[in-house]
Amino acid sequence: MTFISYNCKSLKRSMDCVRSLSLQADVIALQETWLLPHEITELGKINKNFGYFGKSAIDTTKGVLRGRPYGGVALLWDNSKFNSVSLISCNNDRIIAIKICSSDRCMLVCCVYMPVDSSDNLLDYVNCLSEIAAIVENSNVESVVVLGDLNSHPGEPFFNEMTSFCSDQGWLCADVEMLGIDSGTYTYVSEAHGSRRWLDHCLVSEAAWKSITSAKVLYDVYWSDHFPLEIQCDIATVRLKLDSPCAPLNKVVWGDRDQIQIEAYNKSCNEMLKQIEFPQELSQCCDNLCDNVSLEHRAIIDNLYNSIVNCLTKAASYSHKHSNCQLKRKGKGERCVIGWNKHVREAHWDARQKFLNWVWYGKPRQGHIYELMIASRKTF
DNA sequence: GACAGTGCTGCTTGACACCT
DNA sequence: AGGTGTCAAGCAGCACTGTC
Repeated sequence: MTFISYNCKSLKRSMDCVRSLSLQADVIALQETWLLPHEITELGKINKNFGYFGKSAIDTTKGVLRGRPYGGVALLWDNSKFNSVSLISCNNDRIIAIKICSSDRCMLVCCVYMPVDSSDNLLDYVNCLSEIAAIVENSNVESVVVLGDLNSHPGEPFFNEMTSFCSDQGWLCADVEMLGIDSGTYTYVSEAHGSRRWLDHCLVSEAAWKSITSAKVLYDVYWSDHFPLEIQCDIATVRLKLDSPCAPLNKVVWGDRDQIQIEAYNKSCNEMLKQIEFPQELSQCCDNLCDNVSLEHRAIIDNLYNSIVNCLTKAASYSHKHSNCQLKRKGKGERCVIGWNKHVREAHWDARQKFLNWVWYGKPRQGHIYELMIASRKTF
């Protein structure tokens, strides 16, 4: 199976190029399509055998487009190669994801267009990585391939962020691993200065890494200032999909709850928690002078703890079924971000406010406002 | 003369590299 | 880190040309 990632810098201009790439690829990840929202259907004109999913980054509600168009990501796939393809919900304009299944083997494919390497964009960059992690966490798919223009050149800050993220997730940068960081590989050539940079990458989970067979840059494609990155993968080596009903899924989806859900949660908690009997052993032994430090008392405490956690988990899962927002937008301005737990959300909100405050004060390089912004960013 | 189509110019904007 | 330069696409405005 062949994956190709390509920053086409205007799909309209590069239509013929992408069409020729579709003859040798099974999945194509495009960045900087520069398509307006109503032009997404242009993706369907590339190859009639390919399905597509795209997003525009241009906000047409602000009136007539001024200046150069920008952003936009898309995924195209060969319909004949997959049994099923499902779209993954994501609210970030820089990320799209699909789950592709061939026989019983499934992979999650993400296409990303990360912000340019600048300190002002660090928050946005980390936010994108967090959203990718959230998508993966909630997808229940082991084999993950993230393709795109990550704007992360080896040795520069965002590359370090990217490798740190990979390390945290137990992922690998497939192209760097395959080609070697000192190989002189480049995927971008500046038209103004002729400088070369390695901005496009392919991140893979540990499970997907086992299936990667090769990586190369298609240097003979001259339709953009970027070159396509081609990744070969043997999907036959991907572990079979396990759909066991007993699989330990994280059924709790964190996010806002309406009053009905809160009441359902309260009721469930009350009913289940009152069925837990407080262990008699602990009633008679609840001081710090307990001399029974054997495994027996510890096991009792563990059981009590697990019982309580199970009750809360079940109540959270049950009450969420009353939700109207199953990973989709509930309404204007109201959204559920998958995997976005309340701790990260609060930290993000705080960091965002401190950042905007710092910008409002003219981006000072020292002082209280600056220190607050840095501290909140570290916390996030 | 009115209208439509075409081509050019200037402006705006985002992305990126280079220099200080 | 900040300023500056380069590049490219799309838009508006204008002038020019062709057709009726």
